Amino acid sequence: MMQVILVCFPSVKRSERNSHCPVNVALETVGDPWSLLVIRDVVFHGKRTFGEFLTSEERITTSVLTDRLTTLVQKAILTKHRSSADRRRECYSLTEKGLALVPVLVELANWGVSYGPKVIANPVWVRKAETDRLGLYHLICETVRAGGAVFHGQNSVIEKLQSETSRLS
Amino acid sequence: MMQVILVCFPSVKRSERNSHCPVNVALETVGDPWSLLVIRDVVFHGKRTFGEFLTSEERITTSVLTDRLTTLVQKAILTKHRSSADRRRECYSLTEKGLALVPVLVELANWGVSYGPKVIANPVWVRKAETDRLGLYHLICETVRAGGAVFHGQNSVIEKLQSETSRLS
DNA sequence: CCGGATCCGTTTCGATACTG
DNA sequence: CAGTATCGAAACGGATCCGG
Repeated sequence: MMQVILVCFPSVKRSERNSHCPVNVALETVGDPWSLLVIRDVVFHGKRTFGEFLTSEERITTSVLTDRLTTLVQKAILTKHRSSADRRRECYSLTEKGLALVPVLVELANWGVSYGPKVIANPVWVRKAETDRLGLYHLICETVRAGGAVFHGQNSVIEKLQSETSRLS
Repeated sequence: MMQVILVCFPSVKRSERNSHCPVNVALETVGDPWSLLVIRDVVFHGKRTFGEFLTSEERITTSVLTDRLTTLVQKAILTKHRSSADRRRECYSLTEKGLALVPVLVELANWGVSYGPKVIANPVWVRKAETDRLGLYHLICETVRAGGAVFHGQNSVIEKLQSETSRLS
């Protein structure tokens, strides 16, 4: 099993830098594209259930999705519980540890905005990212905690940003 | 209706995965762990050559490394050229497009600092990340452009941060 | 229906040996 | 040093089936 250690601080001897090394770690979780996709779906699109994740256009298959969901739960990025609204549904949400990945997602999105092909950038997003990066992280975390998402649902991040801008002008 | 989809990973074969998605993209490049690893090696450890990438502890194999290097060059994240110092060596460096991924790496590192196992965080790094996130991005980009890296080489980012702190106190 | 589990052909990976 | 070539092992994609 591969692991990805993002940063190894020089104070650690080379021989000690391995999987459980006392250094700063990152990507063993997020380096997997499918895992990141699930997290994106939660944060940006407000998806929560197995079925919703399946509908994403990247067409993750059931077997892979099952695998990634259990892994993410094991790693304490997600928690699993029954939906309070509909008892038939399983519901996945981000833990605080998972939410802490929001800055990573935001920076990926910003990179995509700059270098993606034929980009349609969202002006309020871009403005906010330029003028108040940390505020953007914070706003997203708050929104997701409250059950919302960046693009989806009542009181989405984009809506909040728009009303914020119109108030200012 | 405008939307920003962070990760674009159509269910086409890996070899055919590219950005034909009519949306804003990010991770088709970076979602691959090995690619990110190469970029990490350049930014954090100042590695530049095939042989140097091979020595990383994640033990990428020659076949995969070859594949990822050519892909990254194709995607204009890296450029390939002969070393001016040693004509026998091939040398890979980041383009501006590649350098623009520095914020992503930094956020991954910060996440690692918070949630990695038994972390030994580097104080100057953490301090700078907390007080001047954008300055940190910028410092790293400047250093890498000048041929340096975060942890390696003359005038590394960590050294600069240390001297900056000692000047202030 | 929803949330998976199982099976199977194909693709990719990992390890190692080899070459210009 | 910078890659190819090869081959078995693992992961993935697609489809179908199952239990509540």
